[in-house]
Amino acid sequence: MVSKPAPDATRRSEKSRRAIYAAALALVGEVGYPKTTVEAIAARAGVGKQTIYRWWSSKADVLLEAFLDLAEQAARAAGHAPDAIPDTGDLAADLKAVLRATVDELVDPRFEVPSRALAAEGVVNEQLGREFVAKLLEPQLQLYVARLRSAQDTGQVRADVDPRIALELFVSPLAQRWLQRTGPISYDYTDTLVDYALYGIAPR
Amino acid sequence: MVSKPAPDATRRSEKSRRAIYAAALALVGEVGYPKTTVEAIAARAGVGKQTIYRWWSSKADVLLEAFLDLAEQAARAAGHAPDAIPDTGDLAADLKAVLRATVDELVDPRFEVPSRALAAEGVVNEQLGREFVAKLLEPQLQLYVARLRSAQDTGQVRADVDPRIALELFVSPLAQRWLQRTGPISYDYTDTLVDYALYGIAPR
Amino acid sequence: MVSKPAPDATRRSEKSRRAIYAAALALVGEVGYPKTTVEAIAARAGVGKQTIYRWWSSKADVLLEAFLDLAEQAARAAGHAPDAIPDTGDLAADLKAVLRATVDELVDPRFEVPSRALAAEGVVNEQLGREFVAKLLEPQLQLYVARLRSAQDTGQVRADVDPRIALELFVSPLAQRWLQRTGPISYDYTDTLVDYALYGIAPR
Amino acid sequence: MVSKPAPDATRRSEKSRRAIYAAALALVGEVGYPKTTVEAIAARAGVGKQTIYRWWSSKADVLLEAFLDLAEQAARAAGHAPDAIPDTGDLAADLKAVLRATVDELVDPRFEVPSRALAAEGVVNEQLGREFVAKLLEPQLQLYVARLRSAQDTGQVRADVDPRIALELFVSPLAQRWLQRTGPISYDYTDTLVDYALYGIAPR
DNA sequence: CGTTAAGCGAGACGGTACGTCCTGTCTTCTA
DNA sequence: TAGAAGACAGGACGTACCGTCTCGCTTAACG
Repeated sequence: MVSKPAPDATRRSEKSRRAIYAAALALVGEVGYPKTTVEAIAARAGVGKQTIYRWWSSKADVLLEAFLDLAEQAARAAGHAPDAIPDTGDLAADLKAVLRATVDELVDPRFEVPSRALAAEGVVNEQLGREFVAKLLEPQLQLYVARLRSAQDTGQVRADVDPRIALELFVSPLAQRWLQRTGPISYDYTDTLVDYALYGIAPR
Repeated sequence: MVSKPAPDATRRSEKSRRAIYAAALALVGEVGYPKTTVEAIAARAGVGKQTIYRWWSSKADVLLEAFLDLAEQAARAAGHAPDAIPDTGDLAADLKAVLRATVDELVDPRFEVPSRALAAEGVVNEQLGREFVAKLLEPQLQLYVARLRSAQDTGQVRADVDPRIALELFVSPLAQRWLQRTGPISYDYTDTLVDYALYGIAPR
Repeated sequence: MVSKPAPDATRRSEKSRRAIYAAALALVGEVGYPKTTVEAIAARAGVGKQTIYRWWSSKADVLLEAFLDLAEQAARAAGHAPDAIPDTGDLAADLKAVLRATVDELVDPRFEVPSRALAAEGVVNEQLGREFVAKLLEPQLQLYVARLRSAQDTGQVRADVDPRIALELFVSPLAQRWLQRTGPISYDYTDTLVDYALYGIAPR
Repeated sequence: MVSKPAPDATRRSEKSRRAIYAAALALVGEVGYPKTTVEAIAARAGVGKQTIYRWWSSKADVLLEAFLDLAEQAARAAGHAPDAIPDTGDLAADLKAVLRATVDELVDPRFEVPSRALAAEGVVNEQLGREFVAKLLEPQLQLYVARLRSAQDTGQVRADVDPRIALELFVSPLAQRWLQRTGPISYDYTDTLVDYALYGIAPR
């Protein structure tokens, strides 16, 4: 089987790449993911369609990279230490603070529309879903893992607890409410999640 | 504003409706949601396209109703008491049992493809998403609320706990792992979730 | 082979028939023949579609009968002696007078649109074309045959001339200019046709 | 007013154009004009529908150009001197010969179906009708004008006769009999027309 | 320093599906 | 039991995009 020769990445047009990212994010924000078409991205970016198909395999792929790029830029802008979880020694307070910041971000429309679009596509498109998780979600979750490990060292979390599972007690409920709109999102809500997760719902 | 005259529902063809449901579910199972087209549903159901557009507004809408119908039939077949949560007095055991059953269901391809498709569409399409939650998800969640209330009566759960939030501690993590493939799903995993949720991750 | 039982014409609704004729003529006049649909005729006439399909075989058929009815009414209104050709003894004058009247009629939009539509359909649809000719065109032409026969009796036309062919010398050019727009139509033009036809174009 | 940008004609696919002409003519011949659909032409030509709509505005338009192309090819095949009218000095004989050839052509089904279809469409669709006349009919008629002018020079036709009108005396009757089926077509018939037209129907 | 081979903007192409419209049949309810 | 109403299977319409494919044009890197 003959595969088409891979394009020469060294000659790739940086200008086009940036224009495509910008056009893709703008269009998804304006008309939504399903109505965003490759043709429209190309037209808006002032780019031939082939230039898109040469470097990406699909609309979802373009958007994923555009979003990764956006996240990276935002991180860089925030001073190179992106979303590290504070470690004041008070686990409950630290988690509540981070979750409140996450609530704010989830509501920011600059991020909401494209990330919702990517999440939706990832639900149905396994390959993209896995990439989305690996490149965006999991790195974030690992920050919680690190913070929980630190808490285990100070005795605030039991040593036999699996941090990768434990973090889902407060992260997943928030994620589901946002993704599936199963309920409202607020500081109170995330604070409550942290309390329940730390101390359980059974009588102490 | 002029709206097209609503069709007369009393004259609707029951046979066509059933054929459309069957065709839609079959196609989504076979080729996936994005490649399922209204045209193909109509052809497979032996129905004119207009008959679909007369009663539904979109492919997603057809599939939602088809899936609701499927769930209802399944419930009826299961003897009119669909997915009630057992109440043996042992909350932890009851929850673990139900979650293990849920794990089995989530892996059953008969349900997996269409519900994944609907969930994905619901993420991006608010109107459909809300209907999906209201008609399918929330009723299920209310069963947990009821079981947790009963546990509060017997003192197995603290009285000041909000059951609607509490249930998310073990339901949402499972949901997210399934939807977004953020991790593997197993009986061990759900058992662990229940333990963590009941007793917290902090030292007791 | 079983044919569907012919409907009972005695119970036919006169009111519906008239309403259908009126609606068909009005629509053809307003939106043209190709955009006139059976559905629109039925809606405009306040009639079920089946009532049209019960009594006519096609849109063309409806329009043909509607037009015949219109012509008949017009004739009746004109005093029962519709379009007889005058016989003053002066053949040239008589023909010129009739052709001038025909010119006026061809330009009257009340007749123009539907008759143009019927003529067009007749070109392509042999069955309808023959009916159109037999019921509308040929009766008119026979009036010319009669007048030319009378002229043969008075010696104004040679006895060896075939009147059915002779009339085409002045009728067909006018018909073609109107139908196919191969040239302008005027009194001068028809007068000239009569002169050429009577005396030929060769030197006398 | 915004108009869609005109397509770039220099990049047009010659192969597709030819295939579309062939498919259109074949289909019209096989199933008749009304049952010929753009979809079927595209399928038969192995072409996307858009390729048809990009270059033509309607089915009628396609067929008109296909027919013009056919006529042109036929003319070229016939040795570049297509349908010139002979000039032997004997006007009557020349006209009879040409009309006999026309009779043969009108009966040839290769030409009959498409030209009948075009003529019909032209009756009802003014824009197309005018183009049909200008590009196909009138050029043919001008050949008669030329021949009649030559006859005026030799004194076989009176100098005061308008040749453009005179030719209709024998051409239009034939056209009408063919188009509207108002009568049979034969060599005898066309011979008679020429005689009547030249010498008139009045006694000499 | 001209050649050459890639990437590029542009957009025509063969296709697929869209959502609308109409056909001619069939069914239900009304007068 | 004819007729008004309109749902139905079917199928064409004209549009929008898909992903592929040429076109010239620009722009490096190489010979």
